[in-house]
Amino acid sequence: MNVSSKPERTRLSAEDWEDAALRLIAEQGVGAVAVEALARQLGVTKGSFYWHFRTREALIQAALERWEQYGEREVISQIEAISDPRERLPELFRRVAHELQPHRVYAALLKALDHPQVVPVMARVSQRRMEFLNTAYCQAGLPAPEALNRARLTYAAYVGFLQLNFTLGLPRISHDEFDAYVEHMIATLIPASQPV
Amino acid sequence: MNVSSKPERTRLSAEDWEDAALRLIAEQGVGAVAVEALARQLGVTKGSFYWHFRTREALIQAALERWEQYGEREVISQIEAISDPRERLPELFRRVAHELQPHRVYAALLKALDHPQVVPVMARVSQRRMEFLNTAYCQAGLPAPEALNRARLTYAAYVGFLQLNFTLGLPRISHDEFDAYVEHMIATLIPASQPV
DNA sequence: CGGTAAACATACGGACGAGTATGGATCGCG
DNA sequence: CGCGATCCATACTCGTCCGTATGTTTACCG
Repeated sequence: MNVSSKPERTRLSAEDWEDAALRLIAEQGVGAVAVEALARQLGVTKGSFYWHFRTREALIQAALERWEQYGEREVISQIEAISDPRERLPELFRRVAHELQPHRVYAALLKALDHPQVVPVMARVSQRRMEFLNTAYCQAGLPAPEALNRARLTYAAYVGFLQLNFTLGLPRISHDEFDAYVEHMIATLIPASQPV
Repeated sequence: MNVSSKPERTRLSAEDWEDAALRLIAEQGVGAVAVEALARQLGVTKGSFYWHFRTREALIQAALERWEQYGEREVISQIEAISDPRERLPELFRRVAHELQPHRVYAALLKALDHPQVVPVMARVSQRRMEFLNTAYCQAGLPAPEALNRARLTYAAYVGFLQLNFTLGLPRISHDEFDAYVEHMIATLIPASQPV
């Protein structure tokens, strides 16, 4: 019945609560973050929780900010390490397409946007990512105004895909179909990346 | 304090409750649909509600199905009336871009996707719309597999745009910028629609 | 080993909202 | 008019979950 990966930690820290909250958010949404339920899941009671946090909102806030900090980061630096700027975007697409866990959390937060606390966090994260896409498109040779619109379009396609597939279970796609879809995206959204 | 547009209706029907629930969903999300709050908004009490509906879930279900029925419909038929199939997609984009109210409801339902009742409804609606896009792309001359992927990409871009703009308030776009964005979408996603 | 503070348990208060019970008002119709 | 069906009000129960109050254990340190 012990869901946690750390089997028998006798004492808990605030970070443990934040991680557990993040897992719960990713699996069941923000609304499922209840202190007593979380306490049971961690093998303690409410008394522990209210020692580490002043309120439930404080926990959610801390968990979201924790996610905001430790998200992305490695992907962006890896992509920026690619020497040829024209190769960065297709590589970014393929690499992002073959991950899973980070998208789960992001998708969970997308469908929890009716909760006021997640809106600013998601706004900041999405804004940064779109700016990264923007510069990448500029470096790929697109003129500035087009690059901005293309970045918006690309990120919107990403967000929408998460919603349609993860949350709605559409369009019930297979693995090969998904690869074909990614290549179609690359061919459509990235300028002059088609070999001859 | 009377939010309703129908000022003083002495007796209410089930449809009145469903419409009010839909408005509330569009403005504050599914979580805000509380029977006592709705009753106050309609100038009655709970006693009225539980005569028309067996439970709160029943109301939400009815409101969602009502929206599913009376949504789209006119747009699709108008687009299908255009004789030249190659002109349908750009016209669809521009026409959809200049509406507002239907997108509000759809966006509100998007950010209420953690609620299990809205998932199947949104899945059905999105599926139908993507199939419509698929045939439109086929009629525009795209080969079948590409048309399907392009339809997915297009609708994903639409869904993501709603999330980023309506819900997250990104990217804080002006009216002219928006028009430019729409034209950029048309030029990018629709084959051979660029003049010359 | 003794004591202090961090970490946790237990028990309670209170708000909020769904659903029920039952009586009262209002409409339609013979 | 009067009577049954429809529509609504009032008052209550019940479950859930946040937060508090206070007692208890465990770790750490001189």
